Amino acid sequence: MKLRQLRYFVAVARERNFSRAAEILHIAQPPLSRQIQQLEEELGVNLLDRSKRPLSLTEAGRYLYEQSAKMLAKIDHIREQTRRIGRSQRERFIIGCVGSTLYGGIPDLVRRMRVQWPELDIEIREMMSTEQVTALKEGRIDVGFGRVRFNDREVERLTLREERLVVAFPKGHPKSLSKEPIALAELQGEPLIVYPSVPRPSFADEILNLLSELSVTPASVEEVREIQAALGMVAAGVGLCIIPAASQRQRPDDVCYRMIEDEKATSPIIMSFRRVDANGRIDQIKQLIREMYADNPPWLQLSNVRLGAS
Amino acid sequence: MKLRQLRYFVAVARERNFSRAAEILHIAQPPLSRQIQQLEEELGVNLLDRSKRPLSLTEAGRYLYEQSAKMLAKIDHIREQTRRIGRSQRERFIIGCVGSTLYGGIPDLVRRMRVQWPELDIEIREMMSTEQVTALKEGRIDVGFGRVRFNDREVERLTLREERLVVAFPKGHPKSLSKEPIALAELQGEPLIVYPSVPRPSFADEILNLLSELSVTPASVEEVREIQAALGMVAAGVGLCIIPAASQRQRPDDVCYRMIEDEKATSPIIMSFRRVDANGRIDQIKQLIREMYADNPPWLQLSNVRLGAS
DNA sequence: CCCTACTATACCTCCAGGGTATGAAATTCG
DNA sequence: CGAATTTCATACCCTGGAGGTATAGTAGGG
Repeated sequence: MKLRQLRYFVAVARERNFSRAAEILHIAQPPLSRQIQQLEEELGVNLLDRSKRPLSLTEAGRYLYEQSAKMLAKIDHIREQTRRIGRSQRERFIIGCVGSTLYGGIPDLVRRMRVQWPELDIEIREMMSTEQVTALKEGRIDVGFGRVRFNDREVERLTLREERLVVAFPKGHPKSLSKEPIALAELQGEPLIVYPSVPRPSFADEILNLLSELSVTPASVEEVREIQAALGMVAAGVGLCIIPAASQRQRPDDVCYRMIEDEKATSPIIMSFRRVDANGRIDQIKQLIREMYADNPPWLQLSNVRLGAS
Repeated sequence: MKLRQLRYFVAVARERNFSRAAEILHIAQPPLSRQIQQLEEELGVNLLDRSKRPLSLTEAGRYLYEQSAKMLAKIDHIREQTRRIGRSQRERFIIGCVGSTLYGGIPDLVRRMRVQWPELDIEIREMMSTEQVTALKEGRIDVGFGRVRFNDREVERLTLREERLVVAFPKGHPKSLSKEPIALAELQGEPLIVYPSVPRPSFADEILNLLSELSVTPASVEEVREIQAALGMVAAGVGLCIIPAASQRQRPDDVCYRMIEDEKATSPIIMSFRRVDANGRIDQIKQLIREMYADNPPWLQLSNVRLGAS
């Protein structure tokens, strides 16, 4: 599959006419026909229904058209961005973080970093904890904020704080009536929903480990891809779900939350960075985080801070 | 820019070594060097710092690596999906809708459609109202649910209901203390945030039109790309924002909402479809929507239903 | 300073992709 | 309904570009 073929196919799909598409592409019609045939052959799929005019797309063709058009636009964007970055010569600093930290300290930290280093282009990429390790080693990100502990020779990690967990109930569930903290033991025999399903190990495994340590066995375990889906299923009454306390602002009108009583029921926020640049900006970031924690922002209420004062 | 070049570049960026990358790609090293050079030349950007070993990526190279790797993975996915769809021969029905309808009737409607047509693969694509018109004409979607009225010869539209609007205040704003409905006139001289910034015309323009009809002029108008960003700025105290009532479940702990008093302060939910297949499944979808409205779900409370009984 | 490892350059070969001519099928119109 | 027209597929040729080999140039380690 080549970009050329996709570009050609998009033109044909848009025009529903080979000859006009060929004109637009500034090539003759026969080579265009051939490229489309080759594409169909490689995929082993008919993309066009040629039996009557105007041409129509098959289901597979419709899908490929839709996706390819999006992708080609994205490639143009990547090309322009690459040129722009190449010209600007500005240094970039990229933060990788799990979604839940965006409800916590990341926005505030980025604000402080922009003040500290106005000449730096700071960007954020949402990614799973596992992905952060390889992204760090490959240089795709410069620091990571995740929830799962990993050991890697090249990557150093630092636990910033331990965030308390809460249980999400569907509105009206008998155990959701009390607002008091709940013991994990009470989840015995309840259907449970965990996330994310890929990649493993993940927050899902931390939760399952926590429960098995306490000998709590759910009636069933359903895995979903992300927290929104998990809370959607909770709201639909499929089961319960355990999430970090800071994420409980979501879906307030059809999901109820109760803090978990057990002291050990926490999930860490872990900062990871390459050992080789441990003494560059990383030290100053640690300092910014200490200052931020010292200001005691609202999302920090439900955490035990680990990062010591300097 | 060819896919081949991007694949090659990703390999080099990953290995930080031309020779090893060439081995992995099963080609000799000189052609690889040449492809990378051509890529750099086309972009007018240095992607690699070759002055010392091991090679390192420039900022532009780092960006291109990160983006290309993602994209190549996506292309593989598209190829496989296209094959799968081609083999399965199942009919697909694709719904395009604006994000806010996902908090409203779309999930319920999809559920009803799956019951009605179990043999159909139903998919959802989030897209702006404007985009729905072209997506319909190009066959990328089969029905659209949006908020902006468009006239197009090939597309028929049907107003399902008019949803009431609410004003979002930062917590603690003096006007947020009352829970009573607020008159739009009270927004005179307040800084306003609207979304989405692109493409126009959009919900942002509907809001601005509504205000100018009532001769209400905000102190300032800030445009942001999406509702999450808008509410983030509201929470940060940058200004106020007008959103559909169904979206007010977001950010309950740092944003307050007040219903708008004015009867005209509504935003429609508009269903669009191709005239040519107006009598296919579309009629049955209208029927399903009527049934759904008849069940009077909670998200419908704040709307005036337009779609008449059959 | 020399050796090793690695990348760039020069030059050759061959095929993929484009062009033209033309046949085959669907559509339109008298 | 049949002729004219439009449109896509097939056959064949030709050129540019992608890959290969040989070798020169350069960085890094002992």
